[in-house]
Amino acid sequence: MADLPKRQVTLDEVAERAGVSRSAASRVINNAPHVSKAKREAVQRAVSDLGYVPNATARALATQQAGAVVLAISSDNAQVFADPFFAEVVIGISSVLEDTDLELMLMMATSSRGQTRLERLLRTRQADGVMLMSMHGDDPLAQLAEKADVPVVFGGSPVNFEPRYSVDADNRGGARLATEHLVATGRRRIATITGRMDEGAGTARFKGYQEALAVAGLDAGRVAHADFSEEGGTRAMQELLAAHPDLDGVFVASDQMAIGALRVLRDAGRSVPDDVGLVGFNDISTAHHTSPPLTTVSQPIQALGREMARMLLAVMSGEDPTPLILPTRLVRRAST
Amino acid sequence: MADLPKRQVTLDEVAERAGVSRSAASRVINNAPHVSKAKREAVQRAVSDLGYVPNATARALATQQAGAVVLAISSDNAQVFADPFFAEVVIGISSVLEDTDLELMLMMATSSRGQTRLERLLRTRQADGVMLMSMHGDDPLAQLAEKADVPVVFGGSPVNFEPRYSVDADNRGGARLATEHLVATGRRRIATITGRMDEGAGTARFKGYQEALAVAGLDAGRVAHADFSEEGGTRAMQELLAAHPDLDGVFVASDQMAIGALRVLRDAGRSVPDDVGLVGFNDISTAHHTSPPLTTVSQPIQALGREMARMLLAVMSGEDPTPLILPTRLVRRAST
DNA sequence: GCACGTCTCGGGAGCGCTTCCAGCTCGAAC
DNA sequence: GTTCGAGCTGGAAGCGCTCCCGAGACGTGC
Repeated sequence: MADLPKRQVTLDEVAERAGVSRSAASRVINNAPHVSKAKREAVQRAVSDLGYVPNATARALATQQAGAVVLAISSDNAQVFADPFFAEVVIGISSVLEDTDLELMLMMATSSRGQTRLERLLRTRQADGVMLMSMHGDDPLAQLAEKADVPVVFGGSPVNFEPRYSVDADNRGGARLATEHLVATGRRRIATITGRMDEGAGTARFKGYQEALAVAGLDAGRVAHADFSEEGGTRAMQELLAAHPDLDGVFVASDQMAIGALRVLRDAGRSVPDDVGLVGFNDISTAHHTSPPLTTVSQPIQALGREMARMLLAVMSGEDPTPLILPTRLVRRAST
Repeated sequence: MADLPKRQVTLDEVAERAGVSRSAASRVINNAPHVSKAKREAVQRAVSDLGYVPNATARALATQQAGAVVLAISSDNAQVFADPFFAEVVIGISSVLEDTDLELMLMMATSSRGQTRLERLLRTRQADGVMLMSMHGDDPLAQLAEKADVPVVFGGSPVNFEPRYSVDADNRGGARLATEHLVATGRRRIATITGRMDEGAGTARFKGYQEALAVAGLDAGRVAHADFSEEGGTRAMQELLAAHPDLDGVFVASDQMAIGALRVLRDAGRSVPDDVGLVGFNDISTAHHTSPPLTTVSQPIQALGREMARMLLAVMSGEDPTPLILPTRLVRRAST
């Protein structure tokens, strides 16, 4: 491994050593035409002799392109990161950015300062594009980003706001799958525990539940709202049991909530899956280890990141891709 | 929320509107002295009238400071990200970076291209500092980073290589705690399943196990090596049972492995905790939900990120902090 | 042999900011 | 009233790169 020279080698030095002008050197660095073969080779030799590496900052200033994109995550809800979710998204993104010259900047916008920072970033074009995972439609970041003249793609659709570019998992379809599965295993009095209804995933999963029951001609009135968390699931299951003691199946909009619900059912002496069938959502790793292991809906998280990045690149290069919805699938385990 | 103007407002425009020179304007932007009160106020007014935001790229070029730090994660081992580990570290880092003007860049260096990218980043000073979570001592990134003239702090010490600046969890102490606990609950034939021995966490936890048994005057010869994964734990537990059927306690160097081990013990008809006490490490969320729930060692992951960032800032501002070791603690559940 | 097109080449003007420096002003001290 | 020093002030020189443009070099077709 070559030592890192203290002082930066500049393009001028390369040009001088190669006996050409700076313009010419620049052209060969950027693979631009209009350079004779001889000079091109001379420059290339100088580059490797000197160990020249272009200064990205200077280039950014001259081209008005940052050479970086940002992943902004805005949530007051730490549960978004539950399980390897966040890491997987990032891995997906990185894998496609790896083939480009773009760096990835990260912005956790939990506080209101996050908004200021993102705004600054966008206004000064420190980033050429934004991937935004924002759960609330009223999130100022969402509005802000759409307004900026920088490409923005959304991961997971916010509620009450239709972003131009987005990739999302098929929450609705997944919920339908889950509910249909409950129906198929003979349940007839099927309840649901919803997630936060101010998040796209929350409303979409609820819709899927309703649709499936409508198709089956069953009552979709056994509903308790919660917040995706385990405690929320616990509380909601208690409500449900009190209000609808006859229920024989529950579609729960997250595995965390399902874990809470499972405990409540057990404590209430209901056997899962014999008395009550239970389906979760997300397929977090814990879902394997509950007793009984949880039937759940799995979404392709790494692919989500990958497709967000791909879509962003497309938009950045002038294309106009259509929103993408990634398939979810049912993972059948012992809770149904 | 103010609209984002298409074209960037420059310092010259601010200066002109305020009726001062660009130098003066720059001084007030940077809170530098030698500006009269009148002019200072005029500039401030112009700034807010125009909605001026300094261009970070230009500033970076002029000052030779990037205004960004990078978190580089290098691992061929996706399990590093298991559970919210990664997200928590990032949250910790973000929380301290939030009070600075530094941006966070992310670099997942799984491939060898990662090395090239990091090298480029460092050579062109696109980053003013590096936080490196690298698990292998022979990781070229580690060497590379230490050699660069950019501050580097390590998260989690690599094996066979003593970084100058690092923050790590007290793996050894935690392992000692876990093993002592096994002793305290009456176990006498205590085995261990180690993690990867080419990672600092692997060797440190093994050492802690040995120390505790040495102090207790017990035999530390019941050892099986694995790789932190659930499958590895399964295999290792089988080996252990075959070689030392008399064991009555196992310290397992990760919860994932402990989950595998738990299953093997159950299948072998050994009751946990009655026949065999089991302690894991990491306190992943699943550890609550195994049966029985897993006694384990918890480490302060968010604090790890926070302290890495703090230490980096310290080094960047010329200080010379000493390596930091964060305490771990035993979380007692039903498996012991 | 000449006019014309094509390609190569280097000069130079930025990109938006910081910072050095020389020149000023102005008040205090004598 | 003079001398000094301390604080202001703006001009100008960069930071390292890109890219436009005009000047040459060279070849082609007639």
